[in-house]
Amino acid sequence: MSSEKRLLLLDGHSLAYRAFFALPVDNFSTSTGQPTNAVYGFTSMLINTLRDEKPTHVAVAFDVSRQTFRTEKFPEYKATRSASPLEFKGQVDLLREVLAAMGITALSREGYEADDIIATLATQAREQNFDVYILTGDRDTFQLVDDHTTVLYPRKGVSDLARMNPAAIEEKYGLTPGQYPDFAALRGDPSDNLPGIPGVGEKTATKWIQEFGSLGDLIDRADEVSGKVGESLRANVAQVLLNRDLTQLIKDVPLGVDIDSFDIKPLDEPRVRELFDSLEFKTLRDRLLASQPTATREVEVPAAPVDCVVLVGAPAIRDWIARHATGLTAVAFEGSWGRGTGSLTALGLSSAGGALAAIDLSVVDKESWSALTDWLSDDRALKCVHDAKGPILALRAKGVSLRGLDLDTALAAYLVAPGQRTDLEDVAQRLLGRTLGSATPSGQLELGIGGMDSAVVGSRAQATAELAVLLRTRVAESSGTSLLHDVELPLVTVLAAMEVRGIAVNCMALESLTKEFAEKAADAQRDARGIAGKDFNLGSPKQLQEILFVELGLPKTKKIKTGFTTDAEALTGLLERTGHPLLEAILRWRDWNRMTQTVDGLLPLADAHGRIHTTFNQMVAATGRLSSTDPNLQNIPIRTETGRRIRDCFVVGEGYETLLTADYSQIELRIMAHMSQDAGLIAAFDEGEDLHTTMASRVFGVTADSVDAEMRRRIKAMSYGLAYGLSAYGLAQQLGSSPDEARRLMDDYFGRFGGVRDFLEAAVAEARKTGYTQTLLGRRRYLPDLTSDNRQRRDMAERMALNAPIQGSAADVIKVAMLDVERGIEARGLNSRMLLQVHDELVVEVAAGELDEVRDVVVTCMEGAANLLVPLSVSVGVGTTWESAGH
DNA sequence: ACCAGTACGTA
DNA sequence: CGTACGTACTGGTA
Repeated sequence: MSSEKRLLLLDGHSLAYRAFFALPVDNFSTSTGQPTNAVYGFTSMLINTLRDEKPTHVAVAFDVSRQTFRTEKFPEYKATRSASPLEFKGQVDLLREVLAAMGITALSREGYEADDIIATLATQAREQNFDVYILTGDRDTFQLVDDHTTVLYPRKGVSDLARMNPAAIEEKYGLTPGQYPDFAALRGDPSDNLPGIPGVGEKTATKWIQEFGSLGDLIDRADEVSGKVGESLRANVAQVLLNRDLTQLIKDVPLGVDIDSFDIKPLDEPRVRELFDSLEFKTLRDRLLASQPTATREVEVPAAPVDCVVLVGAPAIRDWIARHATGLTAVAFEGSWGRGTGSLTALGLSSAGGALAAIDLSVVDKESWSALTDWLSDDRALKCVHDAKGPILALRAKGVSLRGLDLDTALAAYLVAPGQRTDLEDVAQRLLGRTLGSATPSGQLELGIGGMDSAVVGSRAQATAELAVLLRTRVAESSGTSLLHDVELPLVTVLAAMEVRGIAVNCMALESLTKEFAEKAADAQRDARGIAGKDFNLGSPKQLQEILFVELGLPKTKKIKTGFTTDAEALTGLLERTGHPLLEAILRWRDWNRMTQTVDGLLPLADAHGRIHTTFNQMVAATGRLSSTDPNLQNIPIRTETGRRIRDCFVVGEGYETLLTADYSQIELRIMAHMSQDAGLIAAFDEGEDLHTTMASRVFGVTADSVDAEMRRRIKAMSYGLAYGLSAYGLAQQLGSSPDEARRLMDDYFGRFGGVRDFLEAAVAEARKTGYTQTLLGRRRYLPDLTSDNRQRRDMAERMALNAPIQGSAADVIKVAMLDVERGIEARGLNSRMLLQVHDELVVEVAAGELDEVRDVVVTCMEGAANLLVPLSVSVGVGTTWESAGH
């Protein structure tokens, strides 16, 4: 029968140190480069133990310094331990922060080790009838074990704990816990730099203690031990006694604490969230919050923000708006959206003056709806919304336009900290230190069930209003006001419109492709299984490795975490070398299977009109690019013939004449020319002939006529590689040449275009100084890793630093172009419309008779989107399918 | 149900 | 040992 009072004691240093070596630091570091493996491992063990042992009280002991009474008695004590790595030391403070946030006492005393503190507390706790659990990586504590004291000792890694009770010690060492220090003294301890007895190991030490009962008796009767080991024992009695002295734990360290004060307290949830989020411990955070009661759970969702009124009926709505919605009003929309449409269930309003209101839209009458939408579509009534695109889609589905959108706090948060999450919960937590209630508690999404929670809706609107004030300042401080208001904010509406439009697909053609591709994939699968002589899963790299490298004994490919890679590049190389037919079948299966997947992913997403509506994400890419999801229409195949057949299924829609694609030629190189001001590169663009040929002729010192295809290819690879921060090795890989040769090419290249190298180096240097990179329009990307101690992380950050201004500026340019194209089409009253953006390309659906004018608008807007030292060049294609409109 | 790892499509 | 994304799948753990 276990006691009601259960005390858990942990040894902070020994556990953290163990975790530090058990968990690879590469996998456990924050995006800012702070190593967290030791904190993570310790915290994980702590949380698991809290869950498994359910202690009522808990405390953690730490060492203070190396200097203890033990080093006074024996200066060599632990002297061979190398200084703990820098990456570890910094984590101890983080660990203390974690404990503080969890309300757990951390103890340390000058002159004593954590073990002594634990021994003292364990002794006191036993006197007070606690059951004691000691979690430590130090075996000296085994001496404390008794019927009510258990040591939890990590066997390996951080998840497997051995429960050391008297029986377990007996089983493992054949000794009682009380005998353990005697045994340890005889054995010595290399990690503590305590020498043992030459010729005596664990076996002999155990035998002696068992035979003589204790170390004292053994030494008294040392004469009885015969042979070489007996001599050895007698010669080392002094050292053994010293060992014994040092191993003995002190049980009366003056602590002056009351064990009752170690009782487990409810978690301070906001504090835990903030700290764990900053450490990027998402799963650990959730595991902790799920397993431990929190103090703030109750107030997390305010019962009702004091004065949040629920508006029912048109008069109430009109009245509130007239009274309160006079300045910037924050609107929190609740509902769901995606694929170019959406629906609303409720909304919250927070006026500049602080008044709160909520409206339930699941039961709204016509009059109320128009009272509300009159205001929503009034462009003089200024609104602030957190992530407005979804609500815009939902309103659009009801024929309402959202106007007067003055600020989107999600966009603002993105510009201030790209790469961080931007959902309202996260931003409010980060910037306001506030935990919001979930907007959609599980089970509340079922159709027809209203159940608006005015408290939730009101507090979300309130948080948005507060964020608006704060983020305006933050954006201004980072010089992002113009980027936000002139580019990103108006782009929201444009993207929403593009999502609503969607792009038409030829469903019949897609259907026949999926059939054909699936058959080809099945053929390849049959071939592969036939050659392998068994049924295996071709999609499993694990099984494939087994067959290729073990069963068939093919040459090993490049090493990866799980063995050897089976990627297409490696398998192609293997096929060339060995000619093994299985490789051919696998590669063929991969190709057809992938194409099948692509088509199968598209088909179910076509709406009743055969149009597919993607979702453009404006706030995920750290460089400022857009991304596309559900489906991703920015990675539709184009490179292979089969891929182009898929592209051919994207067609002009009914009522329109043709598709038009317009893409920037070499936009990233042009931006490099502009930003670097390299005279040679600028001149090469002004030449107007084929760029890569011109550049090759400069680098190789020959006339353009004498540039052969290989020379052009090398220069092209070099140019594009530059923007990614490529190395001589990488370039060699790409070109299939030697690193020496690649190095020479780079030297020749920079000999001609030295300004480019200077610019790239300056970009990194500047970012190291300021902490961020900047694009043409002042978009920032923060790269704290530039000053990391870890070379791999630092190199990575450097490549990001030179790529971000280039990729990001290109994103700036096309975003401006999109705004201009949309406005240009609108201003001319044209019916044509922009459908897609693919980073450097726009796809437009052209209405009958508008082709020439639309082409002109698109080219003019794209070329005029930025005024660079080199012209922006746009090439246009026209056709009834995306494929035929391409070039 | 979730996560890491692998593979692969685009710019 | 070259940047930025999203998706599908496997196979392990919860």
